[in-house]
Amino acid sequence: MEFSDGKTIFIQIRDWLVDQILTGSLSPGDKVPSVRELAIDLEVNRNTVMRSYALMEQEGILDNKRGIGFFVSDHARERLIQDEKKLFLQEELPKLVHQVKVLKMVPADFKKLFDQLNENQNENK
Amino acid sequence: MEFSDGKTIFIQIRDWLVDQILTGSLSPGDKVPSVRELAIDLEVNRNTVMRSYALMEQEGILDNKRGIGFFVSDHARERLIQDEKKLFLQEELPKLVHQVKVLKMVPADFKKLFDQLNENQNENK
DNA sequence: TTTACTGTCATAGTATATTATGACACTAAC
DNA sequence: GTTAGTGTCATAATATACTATGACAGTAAA
Repeated sequence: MEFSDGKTIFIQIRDWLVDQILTGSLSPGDKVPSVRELAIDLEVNRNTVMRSYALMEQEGILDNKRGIGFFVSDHARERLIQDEKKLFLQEELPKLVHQVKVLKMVPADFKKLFDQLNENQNENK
Repeated sequence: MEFSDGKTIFIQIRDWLVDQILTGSLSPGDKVPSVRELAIDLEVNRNTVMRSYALMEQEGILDNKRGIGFFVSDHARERLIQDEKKLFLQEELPKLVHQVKVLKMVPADFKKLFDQLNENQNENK
């Protein structure tokens, strides 16, 4: 995993794990890497990983069993889809609409997005 | 103007001015507020505003006349539309497509976006 | 009980963004 | 030339994210 600027590292780690839960790489009940193990793996400090895990525990997507480790909570996926979708529609979409307008973008610029939207719709039929 | 976390202040100031250029609140040749004036207005330090202006000068969207002030460069708008659009299509759109997929969003979620896209297309006819 | 994992906490050090402030140089207008 | 605006630079102080490291406590298995 590579880190970019613009977002703090512990948030990027959180987002990276969230993505794994949403895509199914991590399933409810799965144990996530130990704080020390992941820190070594990502070449960051233990405390930084700890901060990511503490945040995710507070968000209700990780459960903590002291002395054993952190685990993906039972309803992590549903909760994430609900919360992240709400966040997207309320925070990101308005900015996106504005950007589309001032940059004078047209449907052709969004072909990939359309294809993906149609796939999602067909899957739910 | 209010500052949010996640991005540094001097970048947020830059983005705020860029938006004013793109929407037409600021036009090529216009003088932007002096470093000291804007600092007081936004309740930040002179050096922070200076950093935003220096960045925008480097991006070629502000011209600097020592002793006089900073001015919106002649081709700021075209340059911004080109650069920001490229950045959007290469960096943001791929993330957006991925998010749309994992959050299982459908066309209805994007109604506002569609309306805006169609408006843009009609304006260019 | 010992061992080897786990999380947790505290302390100190580093890097960076931001602030606070003063001093200096350029430009225009009086 | 003086004045009042402009940008520019340097210094020191603060806040926060991150690092480095050690010590302690809970858990499970040998």
